[in-house]
Amino acid sequence: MTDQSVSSSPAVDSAGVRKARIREERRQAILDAAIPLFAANGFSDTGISEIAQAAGMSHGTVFLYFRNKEALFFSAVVEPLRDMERAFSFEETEGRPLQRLQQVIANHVRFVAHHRDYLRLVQYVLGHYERFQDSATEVLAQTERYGESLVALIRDGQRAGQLVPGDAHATALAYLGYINGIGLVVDVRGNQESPIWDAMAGLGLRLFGPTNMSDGTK
Amino acid sequence: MTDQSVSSSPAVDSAGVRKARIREERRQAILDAAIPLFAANGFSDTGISEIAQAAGMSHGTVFLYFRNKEALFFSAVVEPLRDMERAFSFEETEGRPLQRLQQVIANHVRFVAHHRDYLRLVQYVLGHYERFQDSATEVLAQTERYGESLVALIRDGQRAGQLVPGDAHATALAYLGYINGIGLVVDVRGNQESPIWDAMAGLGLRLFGPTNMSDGTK
Amino acid sequence: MTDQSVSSSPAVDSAGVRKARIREERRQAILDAAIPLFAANGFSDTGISEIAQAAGMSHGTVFLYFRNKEALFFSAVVEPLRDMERAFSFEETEGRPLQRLQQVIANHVRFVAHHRDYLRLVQYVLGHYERFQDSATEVLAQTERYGESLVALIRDGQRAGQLVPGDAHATALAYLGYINGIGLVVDVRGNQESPIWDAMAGLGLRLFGPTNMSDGTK
Amino acid sequence: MTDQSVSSSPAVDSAGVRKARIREERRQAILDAAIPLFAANGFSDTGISEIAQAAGMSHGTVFLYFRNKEALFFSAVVEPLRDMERAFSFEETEGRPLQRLQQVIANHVRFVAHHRDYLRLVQYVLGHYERFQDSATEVLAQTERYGESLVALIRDGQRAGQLVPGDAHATALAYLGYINGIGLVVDVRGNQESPIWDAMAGLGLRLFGPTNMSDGTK
DNA sequence: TATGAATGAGAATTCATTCAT
DNA sequence: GATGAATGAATTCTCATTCAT
Repeated sequence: MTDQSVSSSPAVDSAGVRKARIREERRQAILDAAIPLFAANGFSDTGISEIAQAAGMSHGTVFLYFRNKEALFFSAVVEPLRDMERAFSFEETEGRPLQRLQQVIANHVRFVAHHRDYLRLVQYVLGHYERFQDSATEVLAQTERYGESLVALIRDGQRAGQLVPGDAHATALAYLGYINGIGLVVDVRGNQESPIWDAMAGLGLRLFGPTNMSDGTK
Repeated sequence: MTDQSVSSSPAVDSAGVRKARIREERRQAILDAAIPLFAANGFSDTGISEIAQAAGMSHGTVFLYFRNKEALFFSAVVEPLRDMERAFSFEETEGRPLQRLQQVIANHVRFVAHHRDYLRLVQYVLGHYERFQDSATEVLAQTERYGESLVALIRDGQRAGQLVPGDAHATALAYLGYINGIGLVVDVRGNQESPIWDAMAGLGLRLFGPTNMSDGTK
Repeated sequence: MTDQSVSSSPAVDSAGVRKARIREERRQAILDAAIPLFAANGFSDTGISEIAQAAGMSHGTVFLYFRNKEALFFSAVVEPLRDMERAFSFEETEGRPLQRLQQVIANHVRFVAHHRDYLRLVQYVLGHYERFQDSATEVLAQTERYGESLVALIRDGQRAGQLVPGDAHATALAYLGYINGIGLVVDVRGNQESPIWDAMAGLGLRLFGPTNMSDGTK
Repeated sequence: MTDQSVSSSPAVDSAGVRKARIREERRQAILDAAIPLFAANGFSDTGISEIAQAAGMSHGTVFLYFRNKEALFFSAVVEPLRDMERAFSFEETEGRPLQRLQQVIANHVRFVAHHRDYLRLVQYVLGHYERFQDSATEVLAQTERYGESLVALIRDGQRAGQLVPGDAHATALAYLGYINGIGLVVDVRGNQESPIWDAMAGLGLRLFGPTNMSDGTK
């Protein structure tokens, strides 16, 4: 409709593109406001008005961006999964299996330390999977994919003699539990940069059974 | 009608006692009904009527046993902590530190496997500690106590050379996270007696850094 | 549960029966309050609170008697149909066909004059049959039954030579339209006992084509 | 803005005129879209956006043509009254009173058959006259005028011996009720050209008491 | 002029809590 | 003690209306 030829000059973008961008920004503002609130208070004890206020708009406006509260909650849970997946990526790690594992764990723990709200939200969903089936399904699917990659890496490590032999699936599951669990117990008021997180990363490695134990103690 | 004024004759006394016992039973029935419901649906999405129905009484009756919904929730979260503490007791374990640790873990994992509802509830409370401060405080206090015992045991093990040296507090924290986490990730439909729980117990031991690694692989 | 032996003495009825009766009365009070309001303002412009207030209760109470607003509306429209059917009954008329017809019309007009609110409500439903399908279906079914009886009576009259020959179905339809229509046009502030209603009854007879015209002019 | 003071030069005039005509067309488009919607769903259940969409414009635009929803509704009800009046005109009828009456009825019934939406809307207004006083007043005024003409014609017919003597006002009222009523009861899915309408016209004549009954049976 | 994003009043519905029976 | 009817605060969602673009 509006001419967008080769346009990359902001002036020409104007009409359509600008509008779309603003719209996307507001949408994101709502999600950003919603996540910590849902995380802290759960679904039913978080009011749409509360979210709207936190996002700096009227409650009516929220409904211009999300069909209803359920849809907003779903988006708040599911959309960050993409970023999460990227943060947990195995692709960017390098070196021998054990070293790669250490990098993966470090990334993972860093994510846990920096996104406690979101993690809380995810745990809330998993803890109430009957009630939030749609969201839980998505989360579990992602967990599944992550687990698969992890299993492969564990087997590499076991073959390379860097990890003790054993059921890789069980090990991966134990590790996933560990990662989820430390988010719950590490003092919530703890600083994101607290050395406790490094310790958690180091201890987490032990679950995989590194043959050279000194690696696991840092 | 319910006058027991003269009471001291065993017959009358037992009337009073029986009444108290019945009362206690009904109270407990409410809590037993409430725990899985609160665990599955959270505080606000669990109705008093729902609980009452599950406990086989009218919703009005619930208020004869609990001042209000908050008080009921608090009791549902806090009262089982006593049993939990008993289940996690270090007193009944015996042998050398590592063996005692293995028994502790086994007890712990067994509890997790058998009380998923209650564990979910506790995690829910911890995940929303701002909202459920009273309950969360109690839970954390108990965790603290448990942690202290654990730290002592870890130090024993380290001194005995059965565990690698290291920060016992961090280790205890990591382990607590692990225990909480596996409850979240192990397939919820999983059987209580599933061998997965044994595997989780075995892997959990690794967090403590047993010097003889074969112990950790079961 | 409670003993109701032969009981017919009000004292014994007590518990169960009394409660049921009170419940029925309150339910009816809501309907009685709802009908004129729905009639005057339509479905969406009649608030539950408005109805509740008119019925002398809190709006929350209305929902103890009706699942939701739709259900209340449905009951308000459909339940009086029974009484209406009784009022229009052909059974109690007697004499030759023309005389019976006159009685039927008189009953009918009397009902229209005395239940303008309800009639308005029914017309509202018929006028918005797409939106109120359930209610409209019931109303039409009742109209259908009434029409059948009317057709039979018309044919009797025609056979007896008291009515001119003609399509009895069309005649019945015309009459039903007439009855509905006069409720709309006769001055709404008009008294229920106004002679205008007698005139309407007399003129209505003309639709049936009485052979002795003097009958139709009263 | 729409000032055309100087206007007399055809060029300028035609520009202004065209603009005015376009404006008028859009306005009419809105009304045309609004009538069936208001008729089917009533005032409150018809959204401005719905009307705007049906008229092929944005809801914001509707407010450029009508001050608010009430004003739009009023126009939708009142403006077609002019056309209606023309359709019901007595002026164009000819012949002796009875024949003129037959033409009037035929016109009337034809209008009812062809403008069911609008008729529904008018009936909706009359049925809720307290709520739509302005509109209802206009409708009633028009009905009044129509009634007067009808009364005159009835009296002519009575004087000419073509109609039985009687209260002409009551007769007119009965007829108006009839016309309104048949719109409600004749099967709404019925075709506009259905012979049922001819039958209704024929039967309607009977209300006036034609002395030669054969006229009334068609 | 036309658009559609933003607002906020209003309405239905739920549910903890009270209280008469 | 036990019940469940009644209450009304609180919450989600809709939609007429305004206004910047």
